[in-house]
Amino acid sequence: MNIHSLPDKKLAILETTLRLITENGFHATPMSLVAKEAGVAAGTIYHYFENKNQLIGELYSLLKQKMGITLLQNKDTSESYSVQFSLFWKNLFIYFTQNPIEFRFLEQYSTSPFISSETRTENLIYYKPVIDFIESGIETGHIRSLPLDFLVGTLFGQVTSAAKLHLAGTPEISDDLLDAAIKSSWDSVRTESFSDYY
Amino acid sequence: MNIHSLPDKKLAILETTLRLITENGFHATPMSLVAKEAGVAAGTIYHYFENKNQLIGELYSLLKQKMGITLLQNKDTSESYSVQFSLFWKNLFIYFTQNPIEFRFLEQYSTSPFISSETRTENLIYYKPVIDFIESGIETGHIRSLPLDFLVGTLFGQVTSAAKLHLAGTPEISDDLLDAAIKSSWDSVRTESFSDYY
Amino acid sequence: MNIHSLPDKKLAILETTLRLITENGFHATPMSLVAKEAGVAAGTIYHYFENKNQLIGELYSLLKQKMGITLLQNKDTSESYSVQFSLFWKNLFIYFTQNPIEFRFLEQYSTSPFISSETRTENLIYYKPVIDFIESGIETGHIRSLPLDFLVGTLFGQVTSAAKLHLAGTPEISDDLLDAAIKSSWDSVRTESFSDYY
Amino acid sequence: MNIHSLPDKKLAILETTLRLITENGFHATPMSLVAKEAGVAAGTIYHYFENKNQLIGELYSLLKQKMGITLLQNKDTSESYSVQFSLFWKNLFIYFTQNPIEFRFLEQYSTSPFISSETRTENLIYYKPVIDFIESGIETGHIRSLPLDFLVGTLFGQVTSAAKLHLAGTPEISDDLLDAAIKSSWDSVRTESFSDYY
DNA sequence: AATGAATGAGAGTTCATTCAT
DNA sequence: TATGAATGAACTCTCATTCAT
Repeated sequence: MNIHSLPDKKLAILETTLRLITENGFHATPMSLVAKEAGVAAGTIYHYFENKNQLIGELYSLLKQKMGITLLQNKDTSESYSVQFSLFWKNLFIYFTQNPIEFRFLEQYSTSPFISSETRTENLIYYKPVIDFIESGIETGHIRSLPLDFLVGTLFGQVTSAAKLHLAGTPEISDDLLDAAIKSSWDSVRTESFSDYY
Repeated sequence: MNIHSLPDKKLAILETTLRLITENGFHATPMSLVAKEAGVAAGTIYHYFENKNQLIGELYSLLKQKMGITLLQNKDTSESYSVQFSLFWKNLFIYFTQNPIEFRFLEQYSTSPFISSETRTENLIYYKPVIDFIESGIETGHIRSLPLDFLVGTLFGQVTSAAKLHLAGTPEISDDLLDAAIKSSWDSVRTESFSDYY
Repeated sequence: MNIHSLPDKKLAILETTLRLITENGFHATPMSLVAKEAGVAAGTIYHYFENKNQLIGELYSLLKQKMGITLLQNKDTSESYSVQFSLFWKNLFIYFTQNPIEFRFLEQYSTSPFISSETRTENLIYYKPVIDFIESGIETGHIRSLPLDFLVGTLFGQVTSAAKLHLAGTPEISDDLLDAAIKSSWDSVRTESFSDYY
Repeated sequence: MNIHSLPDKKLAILETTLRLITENGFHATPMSLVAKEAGVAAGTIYHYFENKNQLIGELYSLLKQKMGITLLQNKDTSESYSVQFSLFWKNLFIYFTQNPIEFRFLEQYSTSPFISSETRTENLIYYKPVIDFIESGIETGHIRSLPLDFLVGTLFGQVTSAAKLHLAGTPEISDDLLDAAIKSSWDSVRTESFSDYY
């Protein structure tokens, strides 16, 4: 059930839904329009998806999965903690900025009642390595002892803000600015002991 | 056009809409239900609002305005920069945690296509004093020289994360934890020179 | 109940209704719009008229009455039959072309189910003199012995066609053309005996 | 796009609309009633027609087309001018009297703002042969040199008046009376030279 | 006489979904 | 697997009318 093993039509439906829903919103995106723009019959959508909610849910899962995979790219546990932190940060930034539509979709639907809490929970597995990384950081004294959800929310908000800036930008964010943003983020979670570490 | 000068029925409609939409989402909240639960006739809604979108838009504006006012409560420019920073942070936290339904509504609709960019822009005025505060902080060397949007987004994300934790909580956030969260936030935006300042 | 003894507001309502209904049609002319454009409150309309249908009906009657009066202007029974015929014809033509909005209204509503057959019948009295004139013409041998309704319909259609031409016109109808139209009309109803009479 | 190539349901919708609208008028004929009496679901109407106005417009076009075809039945250019004139006249009379509902519909909607001027213009092609016939009549000296629109309007009014008489009638119009009506019509448009021609 | 906020039945229309092909 | 005509419940919104003031 990953994105590469999908039948063509199913993929076309998912991609069209992503685009239309991000542009117009959920309820301004009728299934008939999805069908038309995806080049399939209305009924075909119902071969692949139970109903509209499940279509959105599956799209959400797929993107979360893709985001999780991108997040872990080039992971190298032999690197120092802060270098690994920086890599994860950049990976997320890259996913957001290189997939702006997916980014906007996830922004919109992460807090929406369309996504059931089950769906939300199921997709947490893709982020386990990063969660573990933060937890181990607390144990090893790199990261402040704050609730995980707060740390994750904080970091996510920072990457999101930087990504928005980049996407809004003319000009886009420079490498220096990106480094400053990562440092800002790191400073908000690192312990005193690691002030000069980065 | 502020919340205290509204006719009773208009206020009832707005409050009911806020509650229902946050619970069920925009398109699972028919106007007929809003009317029923607000205790007015369906047509009455259209006496006060052009259509459903404009109703949501006005609700959004009203809440943004209210949030802006809460944000500035007890503002005291004679205090040190970091104390003022802390006050704004807490004010926002208080608004979020004491108005959980409004908080959830704003979370959902701040990134949604239901809110036009005009509406979004119009409501920025309520935040001008805080924006000015951050800008002056950059000038006086308290705050890092990073793009305003990034700083604002970062801070907003942190307060939001803390508020969510508090609202999800059993137990709610302790005063110590709140202080730690504010410190985390401050550390991400303050300059090196003010490391010991807080 | 003639047009000169009406209270100002009632007259304003009637005139506004005439204009709006002719421009937009019956069901694209809400009472609220009539009220607004007439400069009165919605409720005021219901002081003067029982309901929308009765308002249209009264408007129709008033115009039919006005048309009937114009039709008989300068009536002179001492003139020859054909000269009298010509006068009636021109009077109707003048009413249509000098009151184009009323003309269009009457055209639209003369065949519409909005006007009850009672209303239609009631207003026939204003045309009695002309009907009598035609009937007497049949008796005296000026007019062919054809059913009255046919004769009236025929003549009405001819004046209507001429009026439309005039109103559509650049250029408007010349006096010569008008005379030719009247002659055409006369030729369709006069008897053989009066071929050279006109 | 002619009446014989329509899907069954579309035809049922058109026929039902014709009947209901002629009986009750446009705005006393809800789409739900059309659906019910046509034996289709409400949504099905919108599969075939964009909206109510377009449904009326298409109905109007179809009937104008049908009327145009009936008008030209048995056309025989080898006949004398006045015989051809008489044929057209009778054809129109037959269409009106044999299709009384269509006749009433066309009467009501020909002058109504529901029908756009584009729709009106588009359907003129079906009458071109008759228009040409009248124009050639002017050239050959059979018909008076009067504006085409006036001639057409005049003739149309006469056939309409005769048809109404027939439909109202008990008794219906006799053949003699019909001939007299046609003669009346002919006398209003023919030149002096053809007085004895008919 | 005049107002206009309020009503609520009912209008036109949409759209997720089905099912015979 | 794929189609798309057909469904009909449910939606947003309108508007003739009322009535307390």
